[in-house]
This record gives sequence, structure tokens and C-alpha cells, in this order.
Amino acid sequence: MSDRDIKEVLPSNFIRGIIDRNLNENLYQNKRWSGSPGTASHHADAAIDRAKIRTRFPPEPNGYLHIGHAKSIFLNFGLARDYEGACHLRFDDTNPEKEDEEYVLSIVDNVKWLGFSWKFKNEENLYYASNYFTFMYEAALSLIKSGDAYVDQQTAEEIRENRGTLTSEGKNSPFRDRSVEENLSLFEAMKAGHHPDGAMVLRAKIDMASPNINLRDPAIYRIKHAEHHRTGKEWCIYPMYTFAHPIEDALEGITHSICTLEFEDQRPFYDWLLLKLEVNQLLAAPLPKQYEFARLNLTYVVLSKRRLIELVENRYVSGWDDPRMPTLVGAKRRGYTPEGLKLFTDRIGVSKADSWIDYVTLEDSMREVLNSSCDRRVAVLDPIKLVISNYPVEQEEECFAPNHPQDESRGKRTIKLTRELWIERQDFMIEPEKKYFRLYPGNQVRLRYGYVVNCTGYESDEQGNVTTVFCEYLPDTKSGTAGADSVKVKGNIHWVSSKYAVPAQVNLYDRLFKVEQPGLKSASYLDDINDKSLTTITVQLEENLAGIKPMDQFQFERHGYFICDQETSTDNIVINRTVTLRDNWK
RNA sequence: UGGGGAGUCGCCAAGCUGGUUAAGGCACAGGGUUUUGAUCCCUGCAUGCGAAGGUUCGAAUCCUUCCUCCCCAGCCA
Repeated sequence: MSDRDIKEVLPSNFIRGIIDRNLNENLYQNKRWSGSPGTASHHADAAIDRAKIRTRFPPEPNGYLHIGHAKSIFLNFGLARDYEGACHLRFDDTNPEKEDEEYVLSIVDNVKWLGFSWKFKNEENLYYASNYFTFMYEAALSLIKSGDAYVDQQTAEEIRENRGTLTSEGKNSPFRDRSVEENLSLFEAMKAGHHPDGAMVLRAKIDMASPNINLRDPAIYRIKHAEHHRTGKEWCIYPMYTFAHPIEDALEGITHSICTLEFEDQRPFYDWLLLKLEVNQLLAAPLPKQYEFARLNLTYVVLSKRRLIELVENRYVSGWDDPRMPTLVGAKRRGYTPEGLKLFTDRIGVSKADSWIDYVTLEDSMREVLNSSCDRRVAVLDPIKLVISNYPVEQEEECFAPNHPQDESRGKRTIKLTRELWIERQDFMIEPEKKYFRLYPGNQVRLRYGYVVNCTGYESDEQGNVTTVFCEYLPDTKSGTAGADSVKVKGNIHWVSSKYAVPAQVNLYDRLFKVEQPGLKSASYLDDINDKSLTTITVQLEENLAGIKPMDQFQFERHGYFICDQETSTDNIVINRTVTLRDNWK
């Protein structure tokens, strides 16, 4: 593939534009990298970094990843892959009260599932912010020494009050001009555990009058007597995100630190901090740069961590992996595939404009991928009996059905035809509506892969529900035989033999919310929950599905794509509907 | 009312160092193929780029003013 071809194939977005420019300017030609994260001196004598760029995916291990994270994962890891760079997986675990190992494991699984590896050459590149606590502490000391940080003993309320408002300046803390020595001993006392949570905080000394509130002496270290999932009780002071994140990026030699739009106001501090640490000779250029893109908003879906937790804890769904959840574990159980998610993220692009993606874009991405990857099978979801009156009671024969209509190499399977079959309730109407071309008295349809039949009548119960449909088959019309085309029919319905069919439980999923933007027009997004988002039915499967195993995925012809659920056991098959087929009828 | 962002077809989104007819996808509409009313294939779909002025031979791209929306006042990330 030539350079030009590659250019035509790769998506175009503003971040790629920035990287192209950076690379053309040879911005990283002198960037040294020792093979592991570290300070300026750690990298000083190392070779030039073989990774052309470095990005990172930096989740906080305090929850499960969702489709919005998938966008970020495909962006960061995709960029690294396309530009011959590395993408680090880094757990941003700077708040011990919220984080847990459970989430670390799940996140690792999710990223692997999406097809990515954080390895580059011989580097592992799996990192934890907590591994840098010692350096962060030293960086804080250096800031104190250079007069750029101070220990503030105002209460949280006082700090808030003195921060000012969006339109008015803040006031300097009375503790702002302490001596370096006093700050040093106070900060050491913080670290030594001499003070309770909230007693004091380390703040960067910038400008309380800044129009950017994030520059009004942001807190960078706080006291938390909490046990950390990795460092245990080693620390009782923890760095804030604003302080920790730029340092993490710098230590890891990240070139492009890509985050979401809400951090835009934080960028001046990001640059301020790293420049200070460069001046103090702890870090060396080239310093990482932060770039922001718009986070994903999906119609009919909520993605905020708080809401997702609420849905789980209040049992609106069965758990984090409920197939209706937008979590990656939920999507996986629903039957959404990494390839489908990749297609989806390619289609929606990356920009800085707030947007709401149509849920159908996601669904159609899945259809496109699943259409080619899934073998076909037959399942009758809402069965009523069809009796072929002129077919001998004991007779049965094999019908041959291709596993994929566009791919003969996938072979065929056989399905047994018998006198009594299950067909879809919707494939029969007593009084056909306009343009209906399926079964109704007097009409002919083909039993897919079998014979053309002529509908002769039906039976119904006292309530008028059809219980049995009767028909007669045309013996010369079997699919695959010379006479197959002797009779032309418009309708073509699927069926399974009632003698050989395998019953199964199917979960039909619909969107969890009934409005595009949950909570926008109602008091609470919870008011917009679709109480019909799950319908569980008993269906009849073709006999070839008897041994179906969890994660097996098929298209059930004329219905959609389905996946075998993890709760399937030998005597109870459970199947989840991933997405329906497109349906232009009605 | 301070600061930071964004506004291109119903939903996304290229283009934005100014230059022939404003990419592409999804959706939608029409037609063809088809033993899935699926897939696939054709065709159509912005004299218009938030609005109004201006610069220019020429502007979505540059300038001015205005409008709308989003984010920021955690010792969360």
C-alpha cells in the first residue's frame, strides 16, 4: 500500500491533523525514552524513543467501562497503531476511596476484548498512577521550594468562599505567603499523618484573580487516611487529578494526551505545571500536550457513571452486564462485537462539537458486521401450529439450508420436515391486509427450503386466537429440485418441525429508555425508563441449535441476530436478541 | 455579566494555509436482483456551510458584529 492509499483509507480528524503536523515538524526527534516511565535524569542517557507517538488510555478504576470509553480506546490505541506508536493502559488511581481492583480486572478484559494490546516492542506499558506517588511527592516538594506551592489551612468552606465566582475575583488565602521552610515542614507533617482529613491542603500558587477558575491556586494534594487498593496504607496524602495527570503523562513520555472537552479549562494548568517541573529540572522537553475531543452521547442511552450505578443498584437492570446496559460487559452479553463497535466509532468520527449520535447508527453497525459473520439458523419466536394435511403422518424428509446465503463455502445443514410444523403467528392472517403476501386462506407460500403450500384453513379458540393453520403441499415444488420454480410465490416463510424443534428461552431486548435524551424533559431520567425493554419468550429452534453454547452467535432468519447467553445450561437454552433485521414491511 | 469551547443536509462528519459542480456514512425516498418484506446493486437527497455585513476576480474557508448551544466556582476525575 502506498502512502497515498493509506492516506485515503485513514479517517481524517483534527487530532490526526495535529499529529501529522507534529511529526512533520520533527517535534519528537530528540525525545529520549529509557523503556520505562521516569524523570528527566531517568531518560537523559537513553536512546531516542522508537515509538513515533505515545498516547494513553487512562481510566479511573472506579466503575465499568461503557461505549463512550470504547470511543476513547479506539481513538488512543488506533492512533498509536496507525502512527507506529505506543498506547499505554494506565489506571488513574489517585483517589483510594473510590477505586478497586475489581474494576482494574474488568477494564483490562474490556480493552483486550476490543482487540488492543498496550505492549510496544519489549515494553509492557501497563501502568498505575499510584506507582508515581513518590515522584509526585517530590514534585510537590520542588514546587514548594520554587515558591510555587503552599500549604493552606483554610477550611474547605473558606477555600470555596475565597475562590470567588465566575464573574468576580478570588481572595488570597491568609496562608499564601508562608515561608518555604514552613510549607516544607507542614507538607511533611501532612505526609507523616500528623493531621486529620481536611485539616490542610497543598495548593499551587498561581493567581487568585485569574478569569480561569482552575488557575486560582488549585488544590494539588489532600489528606486522606484511606487504604489504597495498590499502595495500602503507605500514603495518607494523595495527589489531585489536576496535579497527577500531567505528571503521569510526562513520566511516561506521552506525546498526545487526549481527553474529553470538560478538561479544556484545565489545559493552562497542565502546561503551567509541566513547565515548572521542567524549569526545576525534574522533567525534560518535549513535554506532553493535552488535546480534547467531544465525548459520546447516544440517543436512548445514559452514559454517566452516576446514572449507570443507580440503574444497577436500584435493580432497574440485572447488573452491570445486563444486555440493556451500555457497558462493554453488557454490550458483549447483548452480542455486540468489537468489530461492530469499531465500525461504529469509525462512522461517528472524532470532533469537538457536542453531538448526539442516533442509536440506529450503532445498531446498523452491528447489523453490517453480523450479516457477514453470522451463520443462519431458523427459530420460530411466536409459534402456532401448521399442519400439512396431505403429508403422511409418519413421513419426514431432509431439507437443505445454506449456512450463509452469500457464502457457499460455509456449507449447508439439514432440517427435518414433518407433517406438523411451528410457524410464526405473524405469518398467517385470517383476513390479509393490503400487500400482505404470507399465509392466508387460499394463498400459496413457500416453506423456506421445503415445499410450496396452499393454505386451506385454520382453527381458533373461543377468544378467536388462531391455534392451528392447515395447508396442503405441492409435491413437485421442493427447494433444490427441478420443479422448485414451477410455481411462483411471493411469500417465503420459515418453520421448524414440531417433532424435532428445541425449545429455548429468548430475551427480546429493546432500548432501555423511551426518549432520545433521558431526563431532558422529565423530572428524572428514571421517569423515561422503558418498562418494556425486556420481553422473555419461549421459542422453538431448529434441531441444529440443540448444542448451542454461550457466545455462539447466529442470524435467525427473518428475525435478527441472536447470541447464546452465559446462563445457558444443558436443559435450558437462553438466548439474547442482539438486534433485529431491518424491516421495510409496515 | 468572567473564562474556555462549538455551530456544514433529519443524525454524524470531511473540507476551513481562500480557487472548477460542498467528500463520505447513517437515516429517508424510488428502482433492480433475491427461496430472509434481509443482504446486495443503482438513483435521488445542502445554489447551501448559525445570521448579517465586509475584503477579494473568487469565501464554508479571511475580517467585523450579532445569535444559539456546551463546559468551569470538588480537598471528584
